[in-house]
Amino acid sequence: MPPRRSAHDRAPSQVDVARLAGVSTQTVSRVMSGQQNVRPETARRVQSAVEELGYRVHAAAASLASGRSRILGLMMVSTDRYSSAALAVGIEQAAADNGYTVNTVAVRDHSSTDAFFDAFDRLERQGAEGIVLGLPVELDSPALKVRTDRTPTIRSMVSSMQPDAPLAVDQREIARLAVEHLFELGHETVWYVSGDDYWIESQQRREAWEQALRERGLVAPPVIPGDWTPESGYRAGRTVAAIPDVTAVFVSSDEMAFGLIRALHEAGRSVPDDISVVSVDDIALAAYASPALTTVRQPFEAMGRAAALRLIEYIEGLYPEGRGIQGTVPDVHPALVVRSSTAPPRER
Amino acid sequence: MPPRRSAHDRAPSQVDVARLAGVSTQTVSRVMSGQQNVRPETARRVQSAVEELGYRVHAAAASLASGRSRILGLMMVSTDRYSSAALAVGIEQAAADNGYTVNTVAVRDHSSTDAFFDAFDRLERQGAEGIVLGLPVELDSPALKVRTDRTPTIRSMVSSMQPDAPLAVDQREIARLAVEHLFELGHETVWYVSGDDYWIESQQRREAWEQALRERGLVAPPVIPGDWTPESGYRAGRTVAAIPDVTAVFVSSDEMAFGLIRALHEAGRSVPDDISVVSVDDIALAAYASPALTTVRQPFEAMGRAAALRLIEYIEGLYPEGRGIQGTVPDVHPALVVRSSTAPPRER
DNA sequence: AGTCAGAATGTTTGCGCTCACATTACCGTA
DNA sequence: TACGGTAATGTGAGCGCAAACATTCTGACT
Repeated sequence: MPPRRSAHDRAPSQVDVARLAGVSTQTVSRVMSGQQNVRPETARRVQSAVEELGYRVHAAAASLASGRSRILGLMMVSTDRYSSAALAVGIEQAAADNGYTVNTVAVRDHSSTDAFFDAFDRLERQGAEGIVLGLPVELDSPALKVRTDRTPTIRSMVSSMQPDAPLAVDQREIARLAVEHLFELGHETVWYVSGDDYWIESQQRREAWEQALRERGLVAPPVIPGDWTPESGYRAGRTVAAIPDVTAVFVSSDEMAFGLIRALHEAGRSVPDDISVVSVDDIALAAYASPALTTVRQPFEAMGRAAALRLIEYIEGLYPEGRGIQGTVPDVHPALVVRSSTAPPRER
Repeated sequence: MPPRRSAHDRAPSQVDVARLAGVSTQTVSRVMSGQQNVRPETARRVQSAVEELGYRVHAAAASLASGRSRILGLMMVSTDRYSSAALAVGIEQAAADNGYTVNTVAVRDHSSTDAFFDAFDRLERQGAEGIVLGLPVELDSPALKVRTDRTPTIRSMVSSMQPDAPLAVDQREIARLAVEHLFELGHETVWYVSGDDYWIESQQRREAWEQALRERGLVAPPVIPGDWTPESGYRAGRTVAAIPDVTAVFVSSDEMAFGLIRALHEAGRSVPDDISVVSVDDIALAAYASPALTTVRQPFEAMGRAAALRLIEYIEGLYPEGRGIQGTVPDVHPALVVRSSTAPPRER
């Protein structure tokens, strides 16, 4: 067991370093923040004092003095979904590259506004200079507006900074890619298994799916409800299996597709011979489903990076001395990945 | 676009609240931290002033003044693996329940000590009072010891506070459960597809697997290397398929099992008729593999909660006024989940 | 040698809060 | 009515750092 470091023996401070290096604290501060106008020789002296003492800048003190926290807040639903994890990785990377820290709060019940605002307030207390919303939320509630007016917020393409910024992957494009692929194979219509409709992504895909059918003079069949989980996909699969004549299904996530295909197989329907399935995400396991999933890939990490970069860009813009961010906000687009879960409809 | 909140118009502070409520700042402080010895009537006045102004405690200032940050650091590998995400959720929840915040840093290259120490130092700068290591690392390097001596650290069952604390799931137990299940079905030996051997989990499972074979007087066949990814599982599957007489394989993650089974099927070997497969994790998709995976479940969320709770417990112990933590550190155990990827060996 | 611009460094102040201690209000009791 | 004790509130100081401003040093040019 290590020596219990009691609460009172303090870590070395700027003063200690300054004394040891024979300079003022201000010079230490300058060296630590990599400013110009320090003689190399002086900087070296300070550096070695820093190392000797194991000194580290006290972020809270720096934040208090400078008014800048360099903290990004990330609100997530408590979930282990692949997409959330990948998004978080991208955000973390972009933040780290620009000297920002990420504070994550998990919102357990995303349908509860109280839980949402609690989490938001926690991030504001921490001094978050910007917040990435990794969960579904209506951005135009008044209570939220109060908060986004003081803390810039970004969520997919909807942001409190630039409502029109074409940031995230266009969910309508995803649906179009999926549906069009199925029509090109010769299917006469396409059914849709939704995600959790709290999520705007799910809603937008549904709308785009409906519209694609409408454009072909078709009436959209009823939406089969899901909630992103494989279990809900399985239930949807049982529903689909009970409907005759279904030959093509657009499923709003790969994970649901696994469940759906399982249910279809159990009902004696073959994928893709009887029914073609296109899903969304292209998770690592999609290629190893049976059959391998045809799916619309979303570049989650790039999306996370883009969101964080756009946010940082905005934050830095608030400060005159902003020294520009590392990396440029990339264009992110979905892409259809054709594997084995789709095929032309069986001849009749 | 919201009004660009320029860097200078400050958020309301304790002073503003105090003035509005007609009390001293100290009283505001007491109300905000929920201390006793405040008349209910006074507390109410303060509360409404807080709400009127939209006041929030400035965490950095509080941290500076009190010497307590209530920040937990979390080091993760940049990955979207299910297990990491679930672990993080558990940690976040336990932290939030006890008034702690989680700062996450992703370490891109977990084999680089530099990257590791960079990340560690970033967390120390943030004032993390304890750190959860969600990645593989040797806890007995000297450079690490310097750091764990000042910041308590926890990683699975290895912690800088109590090296012997039986905290995490016993990886040997996992291997035993898996191997024993296969022997009980009548298999004569069991092959092993490893995870990334940087991870102690993978090493320990290998050791336990070897030992289980030894106890039966068997010589362990060569380890088939993997790295947790489905792709590596697929490669392992091709290797296995090329070896005659293999009837049972213990695979160190569900995700690899997906790849392995796919490769086996492509090679004309049936699972479970020709080869039984047991994996580890029980991810949400495990039940929807073809065949559904027999696997050893790890309660990741509970593990995360346990790690965070143990850490908080220790931290609070450092402070005389520690008021006890919410929730008790649970016992976490793996459990075998039998599905369809295992069966008795084919008669010969 | 003298001048001056700019680089290098130092000094002072205050960020918003909590701690330790000082003071006041209140209540029951002698 | 005075007294003591406790509950309720206030006061002053300082946490560690960076901003703003002040000062000193350096070297190029006249």
